[in-house]
Amino acid sequence: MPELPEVETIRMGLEKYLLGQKIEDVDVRLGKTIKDGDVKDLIGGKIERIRRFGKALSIDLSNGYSIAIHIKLTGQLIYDGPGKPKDARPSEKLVGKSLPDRHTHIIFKLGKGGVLYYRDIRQFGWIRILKTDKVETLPFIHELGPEPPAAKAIGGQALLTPERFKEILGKKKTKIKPLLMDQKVIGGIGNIYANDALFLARIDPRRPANSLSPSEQSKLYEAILEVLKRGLKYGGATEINFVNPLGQPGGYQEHVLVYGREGERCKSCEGKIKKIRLGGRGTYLCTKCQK
DNA sequence: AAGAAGTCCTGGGCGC
DNA sequence: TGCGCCCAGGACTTCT
Repeated sequence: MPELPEVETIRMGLEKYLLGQKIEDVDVRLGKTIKDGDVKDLIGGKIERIRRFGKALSIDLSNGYSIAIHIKLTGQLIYDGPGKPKDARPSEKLVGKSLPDRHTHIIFKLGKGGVLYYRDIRQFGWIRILKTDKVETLPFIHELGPEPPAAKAIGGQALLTPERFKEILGKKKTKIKPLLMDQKVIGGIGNIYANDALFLARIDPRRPANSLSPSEQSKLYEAILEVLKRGLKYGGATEINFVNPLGQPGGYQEHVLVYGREGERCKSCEGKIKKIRLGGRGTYLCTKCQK
């Protein structure tokens, strides 16, 4: 799902195409998408900076306002306009035949005919308009835990050190996998990378967090960094409909270690990947490799 | 108070 | 072919 590597892929894309562009108009087609603020405050503002806080983004404007965005499961930000490579073909399957379509909820109209579309099939995502100096007071961002240093920390967020990671794990009795995905504890990890990191570290996702030995804690820390970096290298994972700002999918789904591989062969032994439910979420593991 | 479970929402896959 | 049913999940809300 859209996690740190996917959202960072979007951030880098937006940075490439949107910096310096002016917002001339905003077309709100599904009002509930804008959870806070007034899109009128964006008009005339020039895009100066794109920050990421865990899985959330902030597009900061020259007029003191920002657009905070959380795409949740199915949100997409798709750019069309000046600077877009001529040979860039958006995936018809993932973003529809032509934009805007019925899933396009917000349209940001930029100068020189540029457009940024916000699409969200399941409508879980949100957009908030607020003063730039208030972005970090949003509950999701304010309460966000430190994030693993797998990408450039563009939001100025706290980074997760190995020492801090061990301290967190030692204090929590909860199962390790749901803990990794708790944004208030660690920022940026979701279901795909939690599953893959635990496989890489050979740790059973059902283990209580405080039962990990110091060497398992270290292995898990390194495994988290490794899978997040792989995700970034492949431009994110497209499980449902993730796309970058050019409307193209990522590639990590071709390289997943266990996520979504129920019944398939384990990548390090002859066993098969099992699927269980943990914290209401699909959880994949090799019971021979992960102890 | 920590930890677990229910909630939102839609499209895709399935069985008949 | 088409209908009804169930499942997927990030983070918030509600429960035990």
